[in-house]
Amino acid sequence: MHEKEGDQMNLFEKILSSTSIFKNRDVLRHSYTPEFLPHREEQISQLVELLSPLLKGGAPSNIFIYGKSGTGKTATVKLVMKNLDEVSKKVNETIIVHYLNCEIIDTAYRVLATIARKLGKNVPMTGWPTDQVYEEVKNAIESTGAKMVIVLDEIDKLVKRAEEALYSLTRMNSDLSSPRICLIGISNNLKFKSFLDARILSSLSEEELVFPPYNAEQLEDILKQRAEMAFNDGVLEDGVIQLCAAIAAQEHGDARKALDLLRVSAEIAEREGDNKVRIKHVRKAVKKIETDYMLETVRTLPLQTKILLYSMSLLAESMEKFTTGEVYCVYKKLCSKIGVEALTQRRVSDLISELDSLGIINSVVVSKGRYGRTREIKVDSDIEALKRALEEDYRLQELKKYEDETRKTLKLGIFES
DNA sequence: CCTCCACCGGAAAGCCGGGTCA
DNA sequence: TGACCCGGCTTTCCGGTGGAGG
Repeated sequence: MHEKEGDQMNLFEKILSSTSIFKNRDVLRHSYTPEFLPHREEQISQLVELLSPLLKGGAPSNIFIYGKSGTGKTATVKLVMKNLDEVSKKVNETIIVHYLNCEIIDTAYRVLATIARKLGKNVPMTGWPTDQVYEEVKNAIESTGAKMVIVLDEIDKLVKRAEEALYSLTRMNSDLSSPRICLIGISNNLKFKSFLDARILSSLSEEELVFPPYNAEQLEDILKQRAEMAFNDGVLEDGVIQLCAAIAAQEHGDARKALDLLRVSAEIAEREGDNKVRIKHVRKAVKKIETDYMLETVRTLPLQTKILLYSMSLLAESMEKFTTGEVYCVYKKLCSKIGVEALTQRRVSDLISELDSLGIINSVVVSKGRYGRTREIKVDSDIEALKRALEEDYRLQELKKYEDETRKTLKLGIFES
């Protein structure tokens, strides 16, 4: 019953010897910030330039950074901040750098509280009036005489939930005896500026920095740099990096996607026991990432949309493409089977558009002359995987029973028309 | 060239849960 | 605490439309 020690060793040895592809997997993750960022020299030097008053006794303007996801905004800022932090220790200016992600820290209270804590103040997680925390921060800055750089990553998330946090931060400087705070806002959504109060906006975007998307060659450089650290020599087949770069460039020059693609490709190769990452693994990775994304999206869909999607997957089994009317017909039947109030066709029409923009289905408005104008819908995801994901929802379990029945009536319906 | 199908998609109003303010 | 407001979701209403068939 008790295994010999040797047997267990062998089990682990197998795992050890099979990981010959990766040297360091972590450098391919988004959380990793490299020491050198290819093709961001321009942005880095601009940012350094804008922040330079800090070291010369002045206060820099607030900075607003905009760029699509995966264009290196966060990485650049983190890198510059690290350098700033190091250099501030050499000169006799106390510069406190505070980075916070507004997606996680999303209320005025929490924003101010983390700042206060950074300054060594003891502010409870909850309980104080927000004004009091604000005073605490103000006093702390005043008394330490420190300068502070506050990086607000994903700042667009704050607008919705805690605009007053932004307001209090932007007015902090005028409340102090001398300006000491520099705000750096990062956003990948330029539209968010239109929701912003004009006073905050003008204060926040005194200086603006734009991060353009990477093109294929630039992505290639980034991948090469990381691949060198991530993989053992010679494990990448020729063209693997180029392919990853090209695919990511087609999207919108998203370096994060490119890195994901490379990592997943290598993971697939590893799992297949291949000692090289090949083109075919990249192809598989594309599929896998696509399907994973699809499944994740599907799981979080609201019930009505799930039923709708289920109707579509049933239709997709017997016909390649179908119309809004057909889907609505099936959908209504399914709703009555599980005792759910069906939505109107108008609403369903909007839901179909939403599913289309999520990339789960493909719909085009076409005119069939005499036979009307409608959407032609295709399901271009893996239908089996899609159905399985939908059936995970206990509220859709019932539908499995009616699956065959529905298919039959569905066929009859088609013959009739 | 006109008709007319089977929807599309804009506008507006209703409903509902949650938050705010006096 | 109740009046009020807000934003997301949904319904109601309805004018609009590309093109096969007459």
